[in-house]
Amino acid sequence: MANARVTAIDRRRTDTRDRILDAAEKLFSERGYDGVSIRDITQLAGAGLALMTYHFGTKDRLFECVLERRAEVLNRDRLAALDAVLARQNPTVGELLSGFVEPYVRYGSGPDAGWRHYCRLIAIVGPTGRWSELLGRLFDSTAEKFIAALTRIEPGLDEERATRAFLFCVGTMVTSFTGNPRLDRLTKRMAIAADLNRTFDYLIPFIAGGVAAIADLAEREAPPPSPRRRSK
Amino acid sequence: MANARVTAIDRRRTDTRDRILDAAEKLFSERGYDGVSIRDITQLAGAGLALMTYHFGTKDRLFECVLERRAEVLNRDRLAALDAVLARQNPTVGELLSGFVEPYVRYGSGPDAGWRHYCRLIAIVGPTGRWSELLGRLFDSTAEKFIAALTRIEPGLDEERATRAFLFCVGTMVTSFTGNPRLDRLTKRMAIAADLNRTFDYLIPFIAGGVAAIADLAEREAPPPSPRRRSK
DNA sequence: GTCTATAGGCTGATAGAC
DNA sequence: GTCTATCAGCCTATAGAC
Repeated sequence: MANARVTAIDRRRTDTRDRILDAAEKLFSERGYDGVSIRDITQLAGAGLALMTYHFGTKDRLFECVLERRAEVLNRDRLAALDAVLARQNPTVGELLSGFVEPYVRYGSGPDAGWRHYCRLIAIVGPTGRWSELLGRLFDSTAEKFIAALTRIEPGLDEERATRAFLFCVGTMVTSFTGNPRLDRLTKRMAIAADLNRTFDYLIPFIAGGVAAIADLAEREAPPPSPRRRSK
Repeated sequence: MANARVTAIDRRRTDTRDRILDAAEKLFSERGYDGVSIRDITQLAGAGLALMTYHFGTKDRLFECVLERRAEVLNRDRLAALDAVLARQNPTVGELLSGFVEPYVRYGSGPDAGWRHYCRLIAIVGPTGRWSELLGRLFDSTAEKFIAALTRIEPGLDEERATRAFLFCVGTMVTSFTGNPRLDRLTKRMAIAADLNRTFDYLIPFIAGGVAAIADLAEREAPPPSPRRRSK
């Protein structure tokens, strides 16, 4: 009996906490951090205003918890894809990048609205710079592994070039998934921005071609510090 | 005498109006629309709170005026570069894209702080979607001309593919110029995000290689009128 | 054109009852 | 855990003196 009650209380607590996270995730992804008030969030969550403070302390901390909640899952999927790619005989840059992008696209266009909001939130929050430290803490470790793999698969990329190329890829990826209505306008509705899977079919060739171009650039250059590469 | 006084008044008016625009441009580019109050702006501009209302009416309208102020100059430079590229014998995709990106980079990394703020503002404001209509009104006309030129220079690109490729390029461009500290972190300061000119040296090959990859993709496929590609 | 003063409402965060 | 009530301060926008 006592156990049953505790369980019920715990579940209720968890439910409310998650409902607040869900509401925050949705609203932050639509209007950004400063465009949403705690009142908006708790109201959408069907909870009293004070419950945000009770569960998260401050609005800042709530935002961090939203970003933290799904980061580990995203990293796990990406790293699993990385392992799978590296286990192949001759992995290509396109396969490697696809391993990084595909989980993001899959969650970002899948049936779970929370995940869709989360992926969009990451996309709009990165460029502001305000949460750079948080995003780095959550995603830099995985990014480093992909960058290291890039330098191994593509000999034309040293660490700086691989990092630059990787960040170009990430930038292209996130801006492609904000559901930009500009694509609809400029193609006169021949393409629909909301069709992320179709965008994915173009995104991978684009970023793979971009990375290859940077690798070729490096090979044509004279090796500035050490002559580890043949000229011409 | 009367003329001199009117001139003086006009100049003072213009000065204050421009000072408010400058302050708004700077603060909006740092914290986004909702992260800045009218008080912040007028205080930085050294003007009373009510002067924003007098000169611009509402905060929304002020924001629009900030974005409008330099758009025409940017479009003019880009279109001039487009004409120059198309006047050549065999213009390349890289030259065309460079004509679009170079003015943005030049202003965004030049000596004029206002222009640097403006370019950063464009970068952080696009992904939110909130100002999509305004941005479209300001920049879509120029974008359409570059997309049309892409389809002419690169026969592998039909209108949809050219538009998709172009928007990938724009996304890569803007995210590269938010001064992302992640580049500094991940390269252990081998690269500095603030060095936009150096980033430019990698950006052009990256996006040119990406566009070429999409063009090659198109050429390997069945021609446009025929069976539509499955969207996974 | 520019100012001060202020209206009317929303903000993040807290106190205390239950 | 959850609520209502409330704080002190900030918000956009306006009124009216100069």
